[in-house]
Amino acid sequence: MTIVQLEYLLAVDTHKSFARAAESCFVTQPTLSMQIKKVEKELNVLIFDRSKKPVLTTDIGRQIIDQARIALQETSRIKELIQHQKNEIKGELRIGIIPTLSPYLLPLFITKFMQQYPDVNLVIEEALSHTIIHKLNNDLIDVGILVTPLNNRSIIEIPLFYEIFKVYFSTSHPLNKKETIDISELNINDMWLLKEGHCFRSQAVNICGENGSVNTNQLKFESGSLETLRRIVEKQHGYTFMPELATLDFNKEQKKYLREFSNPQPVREVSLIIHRGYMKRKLIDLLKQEIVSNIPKELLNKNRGQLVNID
Amino acid sequence: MTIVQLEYLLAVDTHKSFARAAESCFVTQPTLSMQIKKVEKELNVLIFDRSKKPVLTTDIGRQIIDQARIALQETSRIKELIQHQKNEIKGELRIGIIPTLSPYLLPLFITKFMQQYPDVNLVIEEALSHTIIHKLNNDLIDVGILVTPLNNRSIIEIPLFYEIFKVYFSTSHPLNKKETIDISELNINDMWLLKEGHCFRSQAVNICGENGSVNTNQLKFESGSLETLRRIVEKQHGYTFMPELATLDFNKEQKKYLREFSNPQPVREVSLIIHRGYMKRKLIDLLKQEIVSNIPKELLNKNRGQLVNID
DNA sequence: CAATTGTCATAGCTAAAGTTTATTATTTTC
DNA sequence: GAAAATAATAAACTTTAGCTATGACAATTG
Repeated sequence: MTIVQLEYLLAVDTHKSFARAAESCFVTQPTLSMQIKKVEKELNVLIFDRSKKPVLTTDIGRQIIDQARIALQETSRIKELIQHQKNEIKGELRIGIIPTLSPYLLPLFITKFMQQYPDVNLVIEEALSHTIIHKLNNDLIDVGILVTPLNNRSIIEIPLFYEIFKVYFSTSHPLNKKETIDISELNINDMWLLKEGHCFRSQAVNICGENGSVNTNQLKFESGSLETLRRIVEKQHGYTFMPELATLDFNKEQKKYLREFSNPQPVREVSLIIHRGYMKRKLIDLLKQEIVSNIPKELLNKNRGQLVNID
Repeated sequence: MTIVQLEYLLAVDTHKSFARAAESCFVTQPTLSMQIKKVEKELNVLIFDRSKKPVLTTDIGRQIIDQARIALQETSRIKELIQHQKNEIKGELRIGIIPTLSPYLLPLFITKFMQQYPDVNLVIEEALSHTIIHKLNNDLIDVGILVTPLNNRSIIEIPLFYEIFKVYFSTSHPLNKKETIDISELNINDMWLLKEGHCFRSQAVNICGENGSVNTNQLKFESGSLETLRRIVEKQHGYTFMPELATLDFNKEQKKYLREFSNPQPVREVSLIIHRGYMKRKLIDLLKQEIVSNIPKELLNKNRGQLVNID
């Protein structure tokens, strides 16, 4: 006996016709007929008298349907329960998020979150990691979204996902011809980097390691936005790193610039962070859940690549 | 959301362990884990906190499980309802049944019927068709089980199933060598028959038609029981008809004597009969249902062979 | 009274869901 | 710190819900 089967019973009862009942359940008539016959067989009773037109319930069928209605009512109360408790979640949630995540991660979950918890007011601010940590310690924000591990005793890290580093080459660059890129082929001096202070920058530097420690660049420009770097690479020469989430909605043209590292690919760990001793833990759990269930699920695999150090 | 999933939730809650819960539900642990994860995804909430050992319910999980318990309670009341009403069916049911059905058909449903309706007292008597009809007309029995059609205006026939005629040959008989038998190959004079008055006898005669109208038999013996005929065929010479139900639990040895007719096979229609204007129709319906659901289902197919006349 | 229409049942097929075994990642325990 | 216990994951397998097409039957209509 299944919930769906009980729903079919009610439908036939209300519509006095198998065909119309099926329609109202958005299935075909044979499907509904079979399922009803299955309940009847399982319970070993006739629920409908098909010889009467329009179909009538048998004596016991009447009782069964009435009880089924009650059972379904109680079942649906489970969902109401959840909706109700979601509406009870209210208050303000102040989030700090780093610029290399903000434009790509927020759109993935923010609308859904606000629908789920209409009485929660979000205050989101974009800031660099050290600012976020500072504000967290002074209770100026409730939670941070940034790259870990931080090795900070006063902060609790709640890992969310693992994001792969990719490389974005100008078409003129020789490495653009290759399918996958090896880390040893990169030279930090050919790269366009974010300004000092971005963890994405330090990680880029760490990935390249010692390759090309002598700066021979004619032009030195360090941007505050990945989008700027991407456009520079497209129009000019050189390359830059791209975090995976930034590449999700790349069009065909943009994918021509994009290359992956050979295995193991470098990844960064993205976490929620809260201050040790922070109280409103429940809302944070819901935030985590909402983020995790709205990003591509391959990002959840902790072992998809090699974690890159931050400093 | 399914009933089974809700049961899994309750199981984990009571056993505080996925593995033990699975065992109690007679499924494997991954099965249960996945189903629970599915509910959680559908409802978009975490029900269990797996980080705690032993597993604990979350806040909302607690509420969900309590509500699920109520819902399942109401669902199971459907079955109780049926059991209850079956116990309310009481009274006496007097059944007349012909000897060529009685020993084979009754064992198939009688025990189950008595379990299902413990307060119904059955009075069963074996009698020939004409006796059954007579007793029905004089309200000495409530229902008859015999072979139809009867063409009797005072009687309502409720068809139950369609039983194939088979042939039982002594091993010495030349037709025993053949895979299937053609009706034209039979001679009524070689056959062992039941006594006059059995509808099975008239049907046997009708099947054979005109074949061998001159009786040349040295011995003339007509029995009141198919079992007697069967033993005679086994030990002596000749052949006799066997109704399908009589052959169901034949052993390997006995099947060597058994042959089927070539298509279309002759069949007899077995029905419940009641007197027109009979009142206790409900109990009859239940009897029909019980018989129909306890015989091999191929017997329900009306078009499995050629109906044989009775007189 | 034959033809049409409306109704539910049946059969064969496909796609999805449920289950299993085998394996892995983690945590607990001694 | 090794062994045991626990739950998650993966891949193969089985079952089932649902679909289309068709059939049987009854009521209605021309």
